[in-house]
Amino acid sequence: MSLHKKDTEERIRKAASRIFSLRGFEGARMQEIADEARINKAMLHYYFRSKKMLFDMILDEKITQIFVAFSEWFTEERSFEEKLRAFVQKQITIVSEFPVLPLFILSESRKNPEIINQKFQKVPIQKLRASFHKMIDEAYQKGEIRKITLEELLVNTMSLCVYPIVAAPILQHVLDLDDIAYKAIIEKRKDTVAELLLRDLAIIKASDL
Amino acid sequence: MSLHKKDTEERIRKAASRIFSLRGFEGARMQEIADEARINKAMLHYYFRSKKMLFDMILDEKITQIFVAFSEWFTEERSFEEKLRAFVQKQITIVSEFPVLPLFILSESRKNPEIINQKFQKVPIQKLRASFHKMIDEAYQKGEIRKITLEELLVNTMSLCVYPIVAAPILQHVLDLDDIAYKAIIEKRKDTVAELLLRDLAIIKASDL
DNA sequence: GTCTATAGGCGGATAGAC
DNA sequence: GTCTATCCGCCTATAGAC
Repeated sequence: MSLHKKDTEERIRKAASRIFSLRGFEGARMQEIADEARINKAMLHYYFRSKKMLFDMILDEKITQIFVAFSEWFTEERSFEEKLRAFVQKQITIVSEFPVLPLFILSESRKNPEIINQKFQKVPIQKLRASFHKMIDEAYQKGEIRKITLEELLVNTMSLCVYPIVAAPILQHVLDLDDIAYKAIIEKRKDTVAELLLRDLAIIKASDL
Repeated sequence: MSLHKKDTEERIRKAASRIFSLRGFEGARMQEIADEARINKAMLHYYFRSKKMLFDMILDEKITQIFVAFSEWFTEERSFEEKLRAFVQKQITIVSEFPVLPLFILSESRKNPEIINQKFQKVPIQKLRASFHKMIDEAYQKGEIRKITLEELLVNTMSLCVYPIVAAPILQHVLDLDDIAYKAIIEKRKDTVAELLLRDLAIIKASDL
């Protein structure tokens, strides 16, 4: 019954991903994961020894997904503007397709910051940062952008891409918009966010508007 | 001993705010809050009936603070630039003190979308939105800013203020910064975020840099 | 492999003395 | 108002029958 087992394992994976995303580690109940996977609680412990092991497995999956998206930003051979536009578009698309992903990582990492050190060990962050630095430096040398720190550019970019999607429920309520109207706003941001950033970087002059 | 009681209450408030923002609702332990407030667990239940009531109290406080900041933004009789700068500063300060607030509301609202209506019931959102519209219109008429929609300005502002704080654990790790260094970045953003927005709104010309 | 039953511990909440 | 001691329910984890 190896095929059956694989199927069960896959169902557990899906269920755990959804419940952990929804409730976080503390809030998730093994019972609920079991229900969602249409098995009983004991079976969870049979497949994955403990709650933490199950959780770690899901977490690894999610982190890998995030950094696969990141690794492509800094390397391509195009103008700074093109690369930034492409990244913004891609980032908003990915996060839109699975909005619980950032929320999941964020709430967990806040409760237990050690988790980040452990889990991000495989990710070549130093290398990515070096590529990022190089890209900014070169664009500055070429006169494509003003001087800006890596920290500022990264934080601004991620904020403008991720937050509107993660915070959709609140923003929608405050702005009194239905799902369709808000989705249209997000769609528009695939262009406007890059333009805002580029304007800040003095590529597009404010007076051009 | 009413004075003593007030003091104890204040200590609990402070402790709860700190522990909840550190660990989240599920992760927080009444014992730890008690320790932090230098009382015992039973006293917590004497002052605030239950964990949820204590948490809700803190939450309501913070939500009120945030919306007070909003109403100040739209109503005071100062230049658009001054008001925006003041708002950004206040917003970043408030969220820094209780980073769990956005995260909690967001993850809670996925389990139960009604929670947003409940928590925001007291807030006069229509009125605030009207004031916001009026402020943007007037600033535009005066030539202080370019044409921009309420939605775009609000979403950008909140993203740039809130996300860097909510996502601190990840951003810190990716940028390889310790707590102090990251705190310095957040502190600096109290000015730079407003400037980025103003630059986008064409008050500060890109060429001025 | 799948189930039921239950151990074991943690943590929120309360009783009751002072 | 403040403390200690304790209750009790919930949840992870395991034992053991089938």
